[in-house]
Amino acid sequence: MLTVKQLANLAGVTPRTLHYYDEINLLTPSQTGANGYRYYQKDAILRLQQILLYRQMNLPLQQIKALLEQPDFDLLYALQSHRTNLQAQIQQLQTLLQTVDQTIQHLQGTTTMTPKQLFTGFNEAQQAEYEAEALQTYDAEIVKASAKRWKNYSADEKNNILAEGGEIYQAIIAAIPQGAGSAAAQAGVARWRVHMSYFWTPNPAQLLAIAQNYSADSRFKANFDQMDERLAGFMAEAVRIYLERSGELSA
Amino acid sequence: MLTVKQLANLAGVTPRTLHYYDEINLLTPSQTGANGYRYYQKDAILRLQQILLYRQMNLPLQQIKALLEQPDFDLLYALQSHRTNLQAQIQQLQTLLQTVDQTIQHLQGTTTMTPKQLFTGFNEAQQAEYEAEALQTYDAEIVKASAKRWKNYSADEKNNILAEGGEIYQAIIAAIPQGAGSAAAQAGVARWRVHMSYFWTPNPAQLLAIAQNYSADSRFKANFDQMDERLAGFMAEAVRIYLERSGELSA
DNA sequence: ATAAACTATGACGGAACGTCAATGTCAAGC
DNA sequence: GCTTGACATTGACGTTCCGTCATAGTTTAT
Repeated sequence: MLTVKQLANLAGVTPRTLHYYDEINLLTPSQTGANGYRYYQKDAILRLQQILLYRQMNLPLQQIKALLEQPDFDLLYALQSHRTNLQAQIQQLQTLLQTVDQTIQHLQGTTTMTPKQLFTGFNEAQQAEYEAEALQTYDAEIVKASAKRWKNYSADEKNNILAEGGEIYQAIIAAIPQGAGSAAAQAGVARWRVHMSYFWTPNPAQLLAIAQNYSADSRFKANFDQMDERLAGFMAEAVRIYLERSGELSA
Repeated sequence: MLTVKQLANLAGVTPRTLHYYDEINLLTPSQTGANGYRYYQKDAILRLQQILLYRQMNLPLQQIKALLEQPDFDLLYALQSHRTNLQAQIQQLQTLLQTVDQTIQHLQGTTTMTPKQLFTGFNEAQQAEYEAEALQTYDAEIVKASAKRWKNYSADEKNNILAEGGEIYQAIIAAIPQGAGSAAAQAGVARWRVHMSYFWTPNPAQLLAIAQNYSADSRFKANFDQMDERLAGFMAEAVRIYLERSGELSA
């Protein structure tokens, strides 16, 4: 028999939240006193637990309500799905943490070189090769311009860009379980596009071509497979969806 | 020279968002055409990236604005602070993941959850349940019993409890910026109380005494300062608020 | 030249509460 | 028995961060 404030304190929310949840019929009190007071018991507490769990995942309350009201609501399945989600989030944050660490160390000058030059579809050694081929496939002017830009970056700047690239790919890999059309994947693609725009081009058609090349070109593919063997194909699909949705793909 | 929609697509937001950011002077366009059109360039793109980074951390836009506008904005300090934040988030998510895993196993009937397992993690409603019972039933006998329990714990169990303690303190440290009265801090205190009850007591007066001792006793303080120099003082304040609010502090 | 697609500025709406305000209720102490 | 202070209720309005028209001007493409 908990009152609003008691439950609120214990759950780390405010009474207003419980009022609101009652108002929208998301969490109705176990009992209501003759005085109109709300009293909560174990069932309500457990339901609140579920609600907070889903709220943590940024689900709108209406969806949470719908979820919990499904007659065939499969708690086990929901939890497992939640689990996957959590793992992806953790992965993403850890990658981010690494990048932050690298940046800090870089600022402090304790390290001079980034060890991982893995994700270099565009590193210096390979740049020449790609240029020739890219000249055929893509617009000549842009290729030249971006090649020039790349050369003008300092070694530090290049390392930063490469590190950022790796981070983005990791984020995209983390989004694979959720599908190429998922918000996480699409957000990754958005970041990838900005990243590419630093030294390449934001042109939609070329971006799509690049993404599709990731699985077609064996040299790219080898690099990508090292990170995750599904990445190359996934990128192509995710970028396609991204450009479709933004209406930048005429056909 | 990007237009609103182009930048919006790049960053994965909508034009409306950029309109709004302009309106509140969070992100003003690099240039404005004679026709009133907003045009964005690299500087704006980078600033937007920063904004989105902080927004991901659920910072209100006004705070982000204040952050970015600080004339003595210390990038290194900001990154280190960001790093701490990330670690706390990861910790929290991992704890949550454990709880979810245990719940899944519990549902599958392969294990029975001990009270301890049940109440670890961010699952606040479960804590609520435990606390509700504890509030009803704690008295001198139970306090004694739980104090004795500590001796009966195996070395492993003790380690687990200690690890849990560290985790709780990290969560509380993460709540410092939000104030001792914030929901996050108070939730941390709630966890701390459960934690303390394992081997000490849930008695309010004694808990307050312990918390206040953290800053008074130099041995405690040394330990706490190692985690965060604000922790000791913050704990005392947060616990005081917690007990005041729950009405367990008569004066 | 006309349509399609983009831009602008209001203005309203909505989600999820925060925050008074006015009022009723309860438990405790004198 | 009465006061007091903390709690409860229900409005009602405020706030943040945009989504979503509406209306109107601008640019681009054919």
